[in-house]
Amino acid sequence: MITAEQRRSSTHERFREQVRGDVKGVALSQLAAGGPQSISLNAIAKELGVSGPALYRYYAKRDDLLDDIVIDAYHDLRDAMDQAVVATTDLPDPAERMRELARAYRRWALEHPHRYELLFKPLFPGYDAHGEPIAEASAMLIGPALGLLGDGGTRSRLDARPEDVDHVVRVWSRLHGIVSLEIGGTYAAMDVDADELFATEMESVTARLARPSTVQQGRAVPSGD
Amino acid sequence: MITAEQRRSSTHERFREQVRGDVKGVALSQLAAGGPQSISLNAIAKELGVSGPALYRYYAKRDDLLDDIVIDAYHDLRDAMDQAVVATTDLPDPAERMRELARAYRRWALEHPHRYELLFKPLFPGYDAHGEPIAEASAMLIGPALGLLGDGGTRSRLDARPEDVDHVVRVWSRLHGIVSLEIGGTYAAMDVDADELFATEMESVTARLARPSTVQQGRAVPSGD
DNA sequence: TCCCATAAATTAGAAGCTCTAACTTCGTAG
DNA sequence: CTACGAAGTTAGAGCTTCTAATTTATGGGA
Repeated sequence: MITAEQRRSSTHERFREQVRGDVKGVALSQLAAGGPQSISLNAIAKELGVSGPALYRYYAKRDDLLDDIVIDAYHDLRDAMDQAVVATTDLPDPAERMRELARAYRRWALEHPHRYELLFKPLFPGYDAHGEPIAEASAMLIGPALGLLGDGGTRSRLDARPEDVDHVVRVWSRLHGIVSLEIGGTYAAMDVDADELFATEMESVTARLARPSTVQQGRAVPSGD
Repeated sequence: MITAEQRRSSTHERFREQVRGDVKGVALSQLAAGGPQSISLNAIAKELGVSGPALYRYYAKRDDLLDDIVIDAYHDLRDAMDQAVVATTDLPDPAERMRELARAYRRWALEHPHRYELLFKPLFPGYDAHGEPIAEASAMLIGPALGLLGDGGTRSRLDARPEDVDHVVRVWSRLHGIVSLEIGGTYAAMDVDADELFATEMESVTARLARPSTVQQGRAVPSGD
C-alpha cells in the first residue's frame, strides 16, 4: 500500500514530473513552430514514442497542459526580471534600475514571442469572469518593479503604496504596448527603429523616478511621467 | 455562359455576398461566445440550416473566413476612428482631436474585445514572414491620426513626415498597451481605475501637440512625450 | 520468494472538426 | 428546350480530444 504521503516526493512523483517536463518540452517546440493551435497531445505522444491517451495520465485535458505552459511562462519571465533586479543592486539610480528591469522584460518577450503572447490570451472565453488568476499573475509581474520602488523590504509587496502600484502599472502598460506591437511586426513593417523607440519611451516613463538620496525612501513622484 | 463581367455585381454575386455575411454573423457570435478557437464552419453550417461542406463554396478554408473577419474588424475600427475625425473637425486643438481619436479607439476595443484581440493575432505561425499585410493594416490604423497631424490634405498619408509617423506610433503603442491590458482584465484585477489611467496617459502623450495657430501646419513636436 | 494492489500503458471507439470527391438539383443563357 | 455551370447533397479520409475497458509492469508486504 502506497500512501499519499509516500507518493508525494517519491520516485513515482519525480518520474511523473519528468514526463510532464518532456511533454511540455515537445509542446513548446510545437508552440514555437505553429502557435498554440498546433499543440496536440496526440502528436506529442507520437513524438515521445508513447501512444495516444497515455498522456491523459499526466494531463486530464489539453487545456491543463496549456495552463501549465502559461504558468511556466509567467515564472520564467518573473525569473528573468528577478535576475535583473539582483544584477542591478549596485546601481544607485532607481530610474536606471527600472530601465534595466524593462530591458529584461523586453528581452524575454523577444526571445519567447509565442510564450509572451500566450501570457495575455487565456482570458478569452469569459474574460470578465476569473479575476483571481489574473490578479495573481499581475501581482507576479509587477512584483519586481514594486520591490524597486519600495522602502527596501520592510514593506511587503502585497500592501504596496497605491501610488507605487499606479506608477508601475503605467510603466507596464507602456512596456507591454511597445513589446506587443514589436512582436506583432508592426515596427518592422513601418520601418520604425524599435530599439530607439523603446529606449526613449522607457527613458521618459522612468525619468522622474526620484533618487533615494534626494527623496526619502526612494518613492516615485506620483503624477506625470 | 456567364462571363466574369456578368458575375461581378449581378444577383449571383450579391447572393454570395449575402451568404458570406450570414456566415460571418454566426462566426462573430461564436467568437464572442468562446474565442476564435470555437469558430467552426461545421457548426455555422448547422446553424444556417445547410449541411456541412456547403460553405466551402464560399470559403475555401476555415482560415479564409478568419481572415475575412480580421479584415472586417480592421475596417470597422478604422471607420470608428474616421467618424471621430470628422466629428471633431470643429475643434481647434489638435491635441484634443487626437485624444478624441484615442477615445474612439478605446471605445471600439472595449465594445469588441475579441475582435480587437484578433487584430493582433494572425501573425502567429511565421511572425517574421508576411510583412505586407501587417504594413497595410498598420497604415490603415495610423491613417486617421496622421491625417490629424498632416498639413490638411495636400500631403498624402503614404508619404507622411517621418517625425509624424514616429509620434503617431508612440501614441498608438501607449494606447494599445493600455487597451490590451484593460481587455485582459488586469486593471480590474488590480483595482486600478482604467478611465483615469487612460485619461491621464492620453493627456500626457498628446500634451505637446502644438496648436495650428502657434506652429505652422500643426505639426507635432517630435521629441519628448 | 511469491502475491497482489496500484499505476501505467495499451487498444477500441465515440464525437467532433477540416476538407476532398463524387453526385444530384436547379436556375438560367442561348 | 437544352445544356452548362453553380449550389447543395452525401460519403468518407484523416485529424483531433477524450472515455472506457483491458492488459502489462512494478514494487511493498507476508
